[in-house]
Amino acid sequence: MTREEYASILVPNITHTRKYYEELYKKRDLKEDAMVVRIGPSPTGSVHIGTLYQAIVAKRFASQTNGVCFLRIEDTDQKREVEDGVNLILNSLAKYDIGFDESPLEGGEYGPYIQSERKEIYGAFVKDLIEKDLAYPSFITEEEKKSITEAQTKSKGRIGYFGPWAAKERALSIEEVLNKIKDGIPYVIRLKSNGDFENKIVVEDCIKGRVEFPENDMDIVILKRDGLPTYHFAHAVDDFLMHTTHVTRGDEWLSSVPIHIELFKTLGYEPPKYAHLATIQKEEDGHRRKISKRKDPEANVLYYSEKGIPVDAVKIYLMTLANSNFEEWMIENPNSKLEEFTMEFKKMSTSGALFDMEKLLNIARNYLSKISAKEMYEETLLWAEKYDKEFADMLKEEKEIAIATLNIERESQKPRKDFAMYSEVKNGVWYMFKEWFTNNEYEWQKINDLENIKEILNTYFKEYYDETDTEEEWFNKVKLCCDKLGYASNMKEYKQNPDAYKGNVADVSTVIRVALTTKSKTPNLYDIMKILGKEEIKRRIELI
RNA sequence: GGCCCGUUGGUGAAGUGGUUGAACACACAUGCCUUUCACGCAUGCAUUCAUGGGUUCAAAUCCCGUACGGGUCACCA
Repeated sequence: MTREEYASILVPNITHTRKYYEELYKKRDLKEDAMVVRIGPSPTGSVHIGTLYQAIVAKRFASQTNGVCFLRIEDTDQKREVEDGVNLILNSLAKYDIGFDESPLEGGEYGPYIQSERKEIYGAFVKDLIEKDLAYPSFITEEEKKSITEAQTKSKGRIGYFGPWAAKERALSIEEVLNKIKDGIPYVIRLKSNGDFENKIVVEDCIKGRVEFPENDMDIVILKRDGLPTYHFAHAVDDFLMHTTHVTRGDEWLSSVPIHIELFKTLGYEPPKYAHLATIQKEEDGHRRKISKRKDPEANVLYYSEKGIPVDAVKIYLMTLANSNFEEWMIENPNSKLEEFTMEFKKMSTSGALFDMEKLLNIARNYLSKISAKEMYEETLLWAEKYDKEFADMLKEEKEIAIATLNIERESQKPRKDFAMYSEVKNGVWYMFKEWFTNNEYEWQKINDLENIKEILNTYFKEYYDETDTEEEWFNKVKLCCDKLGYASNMKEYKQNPDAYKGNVADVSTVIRVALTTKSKTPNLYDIMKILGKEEIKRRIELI
């Protein structure tokens, strides 16, 4: 039996050769310094904030070098797979304007872009390695593996399937292997490692810098029992065939680099450049750990949609984590688009940053303060239609009032920063809607005596209120009202001699404010009264 | 346990041997402004860069050790 026939039995149903694929996926026609990057999520549900982070970084590098950024679905673990996972990923990323030059949706010349559909390709490569005696079948069971690990732990040796521990299976003859297969014993294909743990390899990581490792000497699994490759093998094959130049990924992969280097070497390829990004972390009980979708709601990008935290704010925040000089750049270039920023590996942190919700919300608040009232209205409506139907209906019904309210003290040099998320808008505008303002329940005694309140409202609305007043006239009249009732109309005078007055102009304003809105904190009262109009104001006063 | 990475304030960080008296942003505190709130403005917030030693005229910056934190050692990615 030739090695070719032997390999065909171990990896059956392969129609093409490795060479065929190598020739099929031609070198990309790009400039020397163009970066080809990829993002390779697993379809295990909605997108992780770390995946978004990596996608933003990868995209930036690709587009600033006129390169290519593609999406490859890494679904070689069918156990963890979730239904509709691919669409979930595509949709979530699209929400953040992360599109791809090549993806399962768009296709591209280097596809398929879903690893499970590349099964034959990996098979051809594995077959080739078996033919060259660089890979071999392994029949070892779960239990046997466990006992090896136990023995290694006991003798304080290194843990893993290598050297002496793998020798027995390496030495299996073709006949022995064929017999086992005939008996139906399941197997995986392992790499026949050539590495020596005593040898050092040096890798120049784009972010971490020079890192030294011992060579890999583990006979790692490359093809699983189900015929699909492991991450390591798929990475080597795919990133060669797809001509990736830079592998950007989380730094939990850093310690696998020796495996990857050996894989590329065994295949006879130049490995890509690596850029291991520090992961976003979370603090719990005084300990830091990688932010996790299971434990931390904010690790899931859906969380931001639900809360209504603007897409751009999340992007800006992630950009500041990626390159801390990004924030300064943004201040210096207020009118530039995020896409004009040049990202640098050198400016990336080598240690993981703690996720800071406060900072994100501050960015969101600044961002929302700068958009127009109309845009604010539309985005809020979009959010509400998905997460608060009742609010959405009201927004549509009272569009004019909603926009006018959102516009109070907005389009100016120093705009208000009331909202960090669309879910907060309801609390800031609901009281302006006639239909929702049905009573004036309030703990009035908190702000003044009931008698005083009555007096203020009666006097002000009967003698001073005029809806045609300008803001200056309006405020002068509030002050006149103060003078008449014994409240200080001038704050400075009041502070010098508070006992001489029943209160001050702020107290009077507060009474009017609460009477009209049931809130002690609102944007500019004058604007609110303008928007409400005479009739509605009258109605609200009568409600009391 | 082996291997690897990291350690500048409450947080993100600037910083690559001497204009750093350790930027900037968030948070926090105080004050000013002010019809409330928000905004804005001003001031304060690390006598010190995990720690011990070394090199040097000079170190957060270079070297060595230690401690602490993180990652990884799957037929998961």
